[in-house]
Amino acid sequence: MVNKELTLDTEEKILQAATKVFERDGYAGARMQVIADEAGMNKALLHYYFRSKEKLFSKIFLEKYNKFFSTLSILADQEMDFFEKIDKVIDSYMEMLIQNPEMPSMLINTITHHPELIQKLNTEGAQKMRSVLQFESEKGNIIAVESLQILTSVVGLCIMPFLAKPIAMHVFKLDMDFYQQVLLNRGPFVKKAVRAILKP
Amino acid sequence: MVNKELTLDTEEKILQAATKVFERDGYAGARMQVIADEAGMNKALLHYYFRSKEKLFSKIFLEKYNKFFSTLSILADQEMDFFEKIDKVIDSYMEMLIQNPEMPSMLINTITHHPELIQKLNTEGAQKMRSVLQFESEKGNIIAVESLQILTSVVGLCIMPFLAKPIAMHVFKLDMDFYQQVLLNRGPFVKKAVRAILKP
DNA sequence: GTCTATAGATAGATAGAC
DNA sequence: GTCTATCTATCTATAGAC
Repeated sequence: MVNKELTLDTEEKILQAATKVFERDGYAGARMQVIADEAGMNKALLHYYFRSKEKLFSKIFLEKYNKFFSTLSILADQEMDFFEKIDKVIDSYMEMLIQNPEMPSMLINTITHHPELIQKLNTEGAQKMRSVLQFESEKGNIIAVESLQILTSVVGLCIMPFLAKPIAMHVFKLDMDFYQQVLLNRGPFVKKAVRAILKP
Repeated sequence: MVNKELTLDTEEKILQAATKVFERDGYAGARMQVIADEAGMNKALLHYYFRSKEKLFSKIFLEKYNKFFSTLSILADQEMDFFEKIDKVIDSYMEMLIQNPEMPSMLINTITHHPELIQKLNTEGAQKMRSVLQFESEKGNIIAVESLQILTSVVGLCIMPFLAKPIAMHVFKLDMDFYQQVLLNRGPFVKKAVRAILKP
C-alpha cells in the first residue's frame, strides 16, 4: 500500500483540502484560492469539479453531519438496555467530538448562513431517539418531562466544552493540555450527569 | 414622553439598526447598506460615526456580552445560600435568552470570525463563579469534580434549546408555539437538573 | 451633519489556450 | 483535465458638495 496522499485523485484532493479550510475558517471566511493552494492546484479546477463554492460546501457539510445522524439511527434500533443505549450515544458523541472538535460551531455557523442546508439533514435517527425517550418516560423508568428537554440536555452536556473552548481558555487562563484533559474526562462525567437527571 | 423612536439621535438610531441586522444576519452576512436603510439614513453616515463595520460590530458585541458577564459578577458577590445563587444564575441566563434568543449563536459566530474580540470580554464574573464552585466542592456540599465540568454543564443546559431551535423544529416537525413553550419551561427543568447533577 | 457619487479592493466564476 | 488571464459583481470606505 503506497502513501494515500499520492494516490488521491483530484476530486478527493479538493474535498480534503476544502474540509480543512472550511473547518478552520468557516464558510464565509474560506477562500477558493486558499483551498486551491492547500490542494496544490489551480482555483479554476475547483469550479470545474464542483461548479461553485456553495455546492462544494454543501457536499462536505451534508456528508459529515448525515453520517453522524445515521449512527444515531443505528443505535436507536439496537436491542439493549435503555441506559446502556444512552451511554453508547454519549460515547459516539464524544468520540466524534474528540476527532472533530469544530463540528458543533460549524453547525451553528451553518444555521446562520445557510439555513436551507438544515432542511437537507437526515432526521430519522433523532426521531427514533425521541420515541425511545417517550417510551421510557411513559413506563415511568425515567422522569416525566417533554422528551425535547432531555434530548437537548444530553447534546448540550456533550458539546458545550467544545463550543466554549476558546472562551473558557481565555476567561480562566488555561493551557491546551489542561483543557484537553477536561475534554477527555467529559464522557464519564456526562454519563453520570444524565443518569442523575433522568432518575424519576 | 414622546415616542422614543422620534427622539433618538443619529448615533443611537445606527446602534439600534445595526444590532437588529447583526443579530439577524451575522457579521459576514450584514450589509452596511441594509443597516443604513433600517436606520433611515445614508450609508456614509455609518462610517462618519463609527469609522468601519468592524468597529461598529465590536462596540455592539462588547456592550451586549459584557453586560451579561457583569451580572454574573454581581451575583457571585452576593451573600446567599449556594443553591439559591445557582438558581439566580439560571434565572438570569433564561431571562436574557428569552429576550435575546440569538445571543449564543452570535457568540459562536464571533469566536469563528473575530477571535480577537473574545480577548476583550470581561472575565471577572465567570472567575468568581468558578471560585464559588470550587469552595463548595471542597466543603463536600456538592460533587467533587473539576469546576469547569459544572460550569459548562450549567451553561450548556441553559442555552442548548436556543442554539438547537432551527434544527429541532425541522427534525421533529414542530411549530413555533410548541417550541416557545419548551423554551419557557426550560428554567425550572434546568434548576432541577443541576441540583441532581451536583448532589454528592 | 448629511447627502450623492465613486473609488478601491476582494473574491467567485468563466473563457480559452494547451 | 489543467492551466493563465480576466470578467463581473459585490461591498466597504471615502471624497466632496451642500
